[in-house]
Amino acid sequence: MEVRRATIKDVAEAAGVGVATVSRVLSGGSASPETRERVLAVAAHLDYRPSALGRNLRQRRTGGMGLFVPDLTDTFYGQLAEGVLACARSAGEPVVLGSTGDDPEQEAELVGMLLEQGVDRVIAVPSGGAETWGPAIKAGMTVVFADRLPSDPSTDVRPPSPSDEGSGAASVSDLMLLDGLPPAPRARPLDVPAVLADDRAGIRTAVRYLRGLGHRRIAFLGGPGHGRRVAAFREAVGAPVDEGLVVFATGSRDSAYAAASGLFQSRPDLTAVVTGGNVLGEAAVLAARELDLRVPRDVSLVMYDDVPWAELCSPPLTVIAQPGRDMGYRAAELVMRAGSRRPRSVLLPTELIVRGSCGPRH
Amino acid sequence: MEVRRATIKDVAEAAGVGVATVSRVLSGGSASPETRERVLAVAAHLDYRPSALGRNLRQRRTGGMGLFVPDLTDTFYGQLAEGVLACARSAGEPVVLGSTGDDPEQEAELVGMLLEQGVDRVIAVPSGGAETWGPAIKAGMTVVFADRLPSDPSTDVRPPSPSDEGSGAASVSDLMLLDGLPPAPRARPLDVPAVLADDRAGIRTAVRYLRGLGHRRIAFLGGPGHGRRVAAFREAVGAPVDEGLVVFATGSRDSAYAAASGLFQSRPDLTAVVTGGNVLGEAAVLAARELDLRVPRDVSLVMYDDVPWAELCSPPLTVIAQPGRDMGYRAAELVMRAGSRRPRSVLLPTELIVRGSCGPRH
DNA sequence: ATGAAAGCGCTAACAA
DNA sequence: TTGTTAGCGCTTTCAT
Repeated sequence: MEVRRATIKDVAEAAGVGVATVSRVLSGGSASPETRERVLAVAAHLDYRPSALGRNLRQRRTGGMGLFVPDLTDTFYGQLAEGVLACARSAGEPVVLGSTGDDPEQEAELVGMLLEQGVDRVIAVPSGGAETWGPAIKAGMTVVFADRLPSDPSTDVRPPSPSDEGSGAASVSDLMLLDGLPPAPRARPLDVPAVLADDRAGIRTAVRYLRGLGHRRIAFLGGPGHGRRVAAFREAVGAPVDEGLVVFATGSRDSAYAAASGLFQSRPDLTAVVTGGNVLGEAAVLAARELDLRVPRDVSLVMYDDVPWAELCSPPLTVIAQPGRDMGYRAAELVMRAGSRRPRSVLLPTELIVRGSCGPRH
Repeated sequence: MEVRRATIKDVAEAAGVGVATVSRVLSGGSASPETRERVLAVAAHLDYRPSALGRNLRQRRTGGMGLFVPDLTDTFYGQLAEGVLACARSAGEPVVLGSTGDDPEQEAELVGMLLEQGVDRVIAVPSGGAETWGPAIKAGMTVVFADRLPSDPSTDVRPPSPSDEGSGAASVSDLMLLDGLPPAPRARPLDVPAVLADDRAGIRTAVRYLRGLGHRRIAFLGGPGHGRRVAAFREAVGAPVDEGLVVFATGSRDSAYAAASGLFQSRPDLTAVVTGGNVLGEAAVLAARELDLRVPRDVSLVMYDDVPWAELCSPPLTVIAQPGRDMGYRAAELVMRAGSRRPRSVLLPTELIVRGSCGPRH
């Protein structure tokens, strides 16, 4: 029983006015009180809902926004998405979701899909770099990065400049840690606003905490997009960095487990590890258990991201909490406001939540 | 630097053909090989991408599908969403995401939003009942339910008929457990295909397993949408059901914790509990720890949903696993195929994964 | 204050 | 095989 929806024309006819008048009334334009009332009444009676299709075509853009995350089974991205959705809902805007699997190619395809759909705003936890996002921006998209910046392979391993210390907000070029490099031979970094957690402070606090517990051989276990975190780690532990203690996995849980297990086995001398994300934290707990390493007696553990199950572990995990939901909400605000005002990036605070997974060095 | 995208007209002019020809070529219609080639070349050269806006308006429907879940921070729904996205991506279709918070009102609003957007297909983990979904269907939407069926208050507590025993697929009316009731005085149940896990078998297996361990006072801790699961539980334990052992929480983590804690305190005689979802499992672990109940020594625990962190618990949690990702994928298939063929519902198998959270009764 | 009319980019019917 | 044309539902000048 396919029911044709009422169109603006139907309303106009039923109300005895022109379509333009209906359009005006419904979008708050000027109209005589009595006309307005009649139109409103008729519209309500016919259960009229303006079609976004017509409006979008006319305005040559779809409302709403895209949201790209690497993996929705990672609780942190679930939190982020909830934040975006909450903000979008309060504005009545649809959100088109894409899961990139940390794969720049899939991400690029998804960007193409948005373009095709006329969705010109997107919040992304980026997997690709300038080769994806440059074209998107040139095509007129408003993009806001969340949680991380496009990984620039050459910066992932570069130490940060001391200049962005303590800034409450940071431009992308600050955040990309490019300062001090001759900018000439490189492409200009993308000028895209971003909503990030203060990884630097979070990692620094964690490392200092572990140091205070007597730990000297502290490892970092990272994954895709943890470039800024590992940079912060290097800075926090100070040169010379023991490179055998810095290990990376790809995005999958298997890879995370392999990396964690490999780390524990290759460096039995380590006494503490900081993980760049919750999936890696999970892997570290599992690998430690498998290798009969006691937490925190044999190895202390700090995990980036607070997730509900961190408290369930035995012992409960000490974590660097970042406000995932807030980050999503703020990012959605930014992407919606863009245009009216050039948005600045946002740096949100992190917090070290001490539970039971760290102990004094033995 | 706003760049106007090339339109079909641009391509037509540049290729020296009519717009219809371009449209035909691009949608695989008939055209002479040489024309086709020329059009394709020009289109590629102009970086032409057909605008979904124009097509949608013309066809009076938007492509893609909606996806409604209660809460993306619940890992199970993250898995489900990943499945939907995987299927949609392989078809190049956009997915509009909505998080309902288990609130029928929000859900109804989201349905309205989809309608407005011209999205006429939706996969939903439903929160509301016929009052939401009836109108949606009457408006011409294709809807597929996933994970659960609209809760019918009067059926939530009703025992199932024995007739759907072992069926590999089930119609919604079977699944709504309405059989044996006089259908006359009630509204006809929604005739909507669904992708569900075989809760009944899963719960039955779990209860039998606990029984085998000697447990007699087994509790059920449920949440929104766990109507079929509690029905299965009642059936599995058999009459008379000790109603003090059947407890429900609302969707929030706080409520889940309160319910779990309340259950343990009001019924210290229970020796095992089955939870209807992973958030409730989490709450049960936390509440048990808080009350100094040892798992599995003092209380055995079986959680519905397998999630990565189930293995991290001490002891690792025995779970009823359901294939979240597959469920999402199948649901997306169903909603996309609908129209060509009347889709049947799908019942996917569950599996009891025995880890360490159950022990013999003490 | 209001209506008529021109499209937005596309597809589908109809002609040629 | 191809081109012409008529809209899809809406917003937005431009007259009135």
